[in-house]
Amino acid sequence: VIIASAIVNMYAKCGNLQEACRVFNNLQDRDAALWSSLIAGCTELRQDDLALDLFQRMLFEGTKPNDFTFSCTLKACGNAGVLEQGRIIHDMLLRRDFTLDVIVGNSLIHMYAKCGALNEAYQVFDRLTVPSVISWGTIIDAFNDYGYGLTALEIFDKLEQTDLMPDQCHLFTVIKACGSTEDLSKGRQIHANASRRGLSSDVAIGNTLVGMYLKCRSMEEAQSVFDGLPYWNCVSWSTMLTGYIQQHQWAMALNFFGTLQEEDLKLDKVIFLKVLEACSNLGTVGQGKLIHDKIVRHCLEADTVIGSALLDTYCKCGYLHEAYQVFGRLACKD
RNA sequence: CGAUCGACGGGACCUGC
Repeated sequence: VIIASAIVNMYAKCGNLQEACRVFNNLQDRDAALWSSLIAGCTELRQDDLALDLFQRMLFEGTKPNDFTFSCTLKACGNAGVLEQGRIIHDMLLRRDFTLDVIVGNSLIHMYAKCGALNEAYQVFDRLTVPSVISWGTIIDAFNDYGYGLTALEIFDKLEQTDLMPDQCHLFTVIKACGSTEDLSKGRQIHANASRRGLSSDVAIGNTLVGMYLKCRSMEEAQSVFDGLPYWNCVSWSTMLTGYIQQHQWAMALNFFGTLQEEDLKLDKVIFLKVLEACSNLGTVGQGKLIHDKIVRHCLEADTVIGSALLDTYCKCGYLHEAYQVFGRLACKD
């Protein structure tokens, strides 16, 4: 059964749920780990209903769930958004033990958060005897995901007063929260701390910082972080473009795109969408032809999203003939 | 000696009607 459990896990991780189930069904004596393996596998592969069914079957067949089982089942509840089911499991846990395992506690927080029950999520967090960095990350993400950036930042402050060290996941969330709440001074402070720990040299963190400064309308700081990035990728560029557009600096956006397209860089869809948006707002095709050429060279003209944006731009600039031609070349008209 | 937690890890999603 130990071997079978590992095999079920392997099949599930490879995305082959059928084989996993086959191995599972061929076994007579199933222990909690085997059940957990399959439940976890189903959850991983977004078969949440199947995972929940398995959990019920497990109870029915008389195998006692352990912490692993509860953890994966709660994740399935969260993904499926079934709050009632999650509460039932919470009750089972309370009746079973006075103290909650941290990982099971984290799973509960996650489940409540995914179901939009932030108060209950926070209560579970608050009652954890020894919250881990992941507990903190889960609850901070929960509030931020639902638009409560301020609360997310307040909880982060509390985290900083503990002995735990915030990690990259916290940083992403909290930098974004500074952007959405336009809390520039908090953003600077987090930036400084991250730099001190050598975390801001990461491109992804750097891009997030650029976006934060842009949302706080501090062009200078955004530019300076951008200039200091170890290298630039498509997200870096589209972040800058988005910033110009948010501030209605359409000419600046086009100018920025101009510098990009001089070099023969691989650009992505978001960049094109953003630069086309700038063109539309300017109401002049100007370099529109150049952008169009770039799109063709990236084989994106027939792409539904890009093609629609392109024809929308032509329409807004009064080039109905070009718009019609683009329309005709769309691979799929939605 | 098998199974579980924040990771769609950073950018567009208030495009039109």
